[in-house]
Amino acid sequence: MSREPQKLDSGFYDRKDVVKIARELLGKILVTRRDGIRCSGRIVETEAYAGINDRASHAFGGRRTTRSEHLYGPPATAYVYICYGTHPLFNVITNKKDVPHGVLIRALEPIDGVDQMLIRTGKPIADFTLTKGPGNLSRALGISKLDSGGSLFSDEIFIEDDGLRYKKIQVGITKRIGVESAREDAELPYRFIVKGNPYVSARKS
DNA sequence: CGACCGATCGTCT
DNA sequence: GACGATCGGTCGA
Repeated sequence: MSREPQKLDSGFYDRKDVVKIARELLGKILVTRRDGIRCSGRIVETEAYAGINDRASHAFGGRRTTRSEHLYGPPATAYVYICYGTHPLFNVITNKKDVPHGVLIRALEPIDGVDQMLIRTGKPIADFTLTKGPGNLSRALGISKLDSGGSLFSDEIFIEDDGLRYKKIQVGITKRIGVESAREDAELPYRFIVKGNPYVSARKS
């Protein structure tokens, strides 16, 4: 089932179906290495943002601004933007340069570096809120807006595959969180979760 | 330059 | 389940 972790290569990111990639990112391991300390967690919740035709995307209608510039970057770029003034949200860019496809990482199950995550978040103990929700996981792993535009082939932030695969029955598919203003696109089944995982954000589907 | 809003979170009920 | 904090980004004037 499990093997030595390998960094995902360009063949994973440069595909056209961002919804499929969002599904396949479940079970992969997001890693940051900062100050010689490795922090990592298994991805258990994702959302796809499908480019200029997706009303929930920052790139809807071809909009391209200072904030969303890195959404248009080459595959395996990190796109990090600030939400509600304080929360960095981490996205994986896919497809090809100038095609603004991204996958928002919404929750992790911690693996390495929990002590460092506690320091970064200021939490006294490692409860499920440590890496539940996109803002929380960014803080725990030390991801900030400064990371936006960086490559996921770097040694600072990257994604690994250790061979773990979730079965179809373990995966839940729902509409996305917090995108009510996207009208009909708010109903798209673009959110993927590991059923029953305590780190998945508990929200109404 | 000012007004508005948000891919959230924590707290309170 | 509801609500307010909080501030960067965006857009209009």
